[in-house]
Amino acid sequence: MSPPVGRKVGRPRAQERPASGLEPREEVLAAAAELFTTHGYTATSTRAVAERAGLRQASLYHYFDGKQAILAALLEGTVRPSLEVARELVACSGAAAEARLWALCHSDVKLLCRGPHNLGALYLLPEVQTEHFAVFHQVRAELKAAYGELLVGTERGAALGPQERALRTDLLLGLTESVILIRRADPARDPAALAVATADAALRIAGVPERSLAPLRREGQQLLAAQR
Amino acid sequence: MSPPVGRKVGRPRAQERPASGLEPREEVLAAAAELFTTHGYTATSTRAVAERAGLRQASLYHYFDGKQAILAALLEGTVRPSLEVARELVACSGAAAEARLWALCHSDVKLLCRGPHNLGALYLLPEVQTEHFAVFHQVRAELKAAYGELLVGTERGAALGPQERALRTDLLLGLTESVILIRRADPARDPAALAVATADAALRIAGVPERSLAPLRREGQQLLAAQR
DNA sequence: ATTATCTATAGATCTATAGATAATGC
DNA sequence: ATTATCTATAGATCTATAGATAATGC
Repeated sequence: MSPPVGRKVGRPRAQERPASGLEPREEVLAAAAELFTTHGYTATSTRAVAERAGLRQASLYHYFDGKQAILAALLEGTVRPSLEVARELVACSGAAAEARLWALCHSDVKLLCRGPHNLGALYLLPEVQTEHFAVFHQVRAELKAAYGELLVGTERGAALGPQERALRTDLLLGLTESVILIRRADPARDPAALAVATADAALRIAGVPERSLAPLRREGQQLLAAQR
Repeated sequence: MSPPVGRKVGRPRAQERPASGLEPREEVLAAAAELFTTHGYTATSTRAVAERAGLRQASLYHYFDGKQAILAALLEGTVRPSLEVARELVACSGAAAEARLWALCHSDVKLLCRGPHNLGALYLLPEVQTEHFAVFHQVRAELKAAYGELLVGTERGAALGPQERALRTDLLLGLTESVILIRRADPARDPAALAVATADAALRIAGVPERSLAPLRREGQQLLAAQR
């Protein structure tokens, strides 16, 4: 049993804990998510994050090893749930690969649109290319591999040469992640419609003929419903 | 006639001018392009930009109104050439809309891969959503409109309802711009192959059937060759 | 004793402006 | 006179660490 939210151990805070119901660590992540996406990573001071999370700047270091560690945690959070879905879909060999690809793409778009902030935009921060973010890159690489495997399972994908297949895989993941750019330009966009349209587009890129699309979409939707 | 590169008017520099052959303003932009993409916008000091361009920090302000103005110039540089190509292709009503769409997408990918730095990554900087970058957004909106017009000219695109059409347009531009993400993850990627693959994928998203692809690609390549 | 927090601070920046200066051009 | 540059600086930060402190738990 984890203790109830209002633990009292430790020195009391200077300001009262915010009533969000989140654990302090989560509160810090939520604050950082907002500030990093709206003002930028470097432009956001640790003091600003702390203030929004209701504690003092130095107290952040009780939960994270530093500013980069906060960013790393946010990034891993965007990609880990995607990988979990992907693994289930790859394993789900009863269904058509096309339907599973549709489901994966749809799920990833929904996940990238989840939450009030466009966390995917953080992928492009220069610091992310650093060793410090190796775990994020590893998880994302496995996600990409899942796209590749589903593509190979596909009727048209099976016939592609290795070069062409790698290119197509990159385009599939790229298309999915381009919701980051779309959401940036138009934050009010309806995620549900976007997810369907993007997943349809993914199948078109994979070479699925137009007339097969509707049934595959239906099968993909069933897969997602079954997973939940 | 513009004067030769080595103009001598004004106080001499403390350090000698770099031998890049660029005008000072261009030298500043090149320095900023490198530093903004590799270290980040906020993390790059005006002093660092100036140093790399071979002048003192305060002298930047002779060429630009501030750091944001440097960023604005870089962004406009990434999108203005795209719009020029797009306008020509939209006007080029003799050719099939599908082929023109192929050509536009191909050209944009090439432009986004041009130069040693991934300038497209700057699109996602939070400061870009500011009023200060209105010109950039305007140009990009016109570019998007061009994608939309070409899509409507397409056999399948003509039949789409307005909602569906807007969505499809966003996906086309999103797919194209996703080379920013692909290039980030794999900077060594061959731009020529990527451009062809992306343009093909764009036509698939537009609903072009697989067997029409090869001839349209050929026609698109001819259009590009004619423009140059 | 353990924990979550606090206060204080070292040492290092950063941007934009004011105003001087050393060339060329007329 | 005009221009491109320079030097100097005001005023405002920022991150991470050291070490103290005020609770609970045993």
